[in-house]
Amino acid sequence: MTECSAPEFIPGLIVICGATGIGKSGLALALAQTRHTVLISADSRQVYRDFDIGTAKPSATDRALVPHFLVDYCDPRQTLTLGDYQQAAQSLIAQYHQQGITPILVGGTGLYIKSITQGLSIPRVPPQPALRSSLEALGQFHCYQLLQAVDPVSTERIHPHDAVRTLRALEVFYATGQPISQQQGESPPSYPILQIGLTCDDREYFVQRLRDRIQEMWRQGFVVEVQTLQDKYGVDLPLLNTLGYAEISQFLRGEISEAEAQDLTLCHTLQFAKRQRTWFRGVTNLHWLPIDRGLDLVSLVQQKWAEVKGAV
RNA sequence: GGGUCGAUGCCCGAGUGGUUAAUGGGGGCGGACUGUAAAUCCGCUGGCACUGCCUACGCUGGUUCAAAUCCAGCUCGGCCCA
Repeated sequence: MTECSAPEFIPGLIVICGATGIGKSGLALALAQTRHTVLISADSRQVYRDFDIGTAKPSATDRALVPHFLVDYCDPRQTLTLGDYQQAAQSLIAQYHQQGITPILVGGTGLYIKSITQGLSIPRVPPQPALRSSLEALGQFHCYQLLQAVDPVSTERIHPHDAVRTLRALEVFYATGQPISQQQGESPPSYPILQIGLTCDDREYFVQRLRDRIQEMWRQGFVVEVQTLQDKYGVDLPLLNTLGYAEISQFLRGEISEAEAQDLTLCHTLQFAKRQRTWFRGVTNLHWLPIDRGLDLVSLVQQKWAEVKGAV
């Protein structure tokens, strides 16, 4: 059957997601090469410049092969909000759709992906440091009561101990005069979407992969990278709390040994991978592909994409 | 060889006669997620034939109505004296 020439007229979006270190970038790169398309990153750390080794940023070579977007997109001193990310990614997608190209969205930041695939309506309220610190001073208990009075709908969704979300909800309320719960919503895009999630059933294999990856990062000069970041941006840069960077900062402060820093990084990375798995597990219409069974993933994704297009 | 302190659940670590399957942490498992999400937050975590029973605080005995908690001996570990 060779009626697969027509479907390419319908551009859509292929999403590659999964836990950290599972091989998303590799698959996405190969897929982009065979499909002659581009990659849009959905990674909350690779967007920042100078965070290279620890975020496993794609190499210059890879980036010469296929255009990568939203990598090195932002200065580490600035804050890229979810809204900013969504806007940038959506306009890139629209731009390629005009050319009849289906871009590939690749990354492990579930919320970033959701903001695109579900078309989240995000209250356009940037962080208000002054407001936050005065609210924070009241204490979580009091803040939650405030929110309860002002936006009971949000209060039903937010746990009383969840200071982060309580503060955000209050912030949005005070900035706009409207409850955050009334401003949130979803309007999924009309173009076809294929979301692929990578899994690994062999836990031992996955752990070993991560262990090797961390060691390789250290070999590549991860410690020097962190030291350089500290010198350039100061030790208080919030982004230095990132996985791997935080542990090396502790090592540089002399609080833990090299081996401890690596072990801790592995441990925290595994915990993060678990949270990612939990997130992606809950995503509907996600097709899982195992990385540890010697399958030809590129072909499988191509096949799935043909099915998705056919169904539209 | 003598003295002394210690041995608690996967790990660390409270508990020093009775509401104790045993406070806290960590780890593990599960879940949530519209903030800078690699963040933040929640639940579970001895076994089973699970409104009950069994096994648990180094081992073996003992005291007691009742012990992880008191006593004796043993095993192992830390420190001190030889």
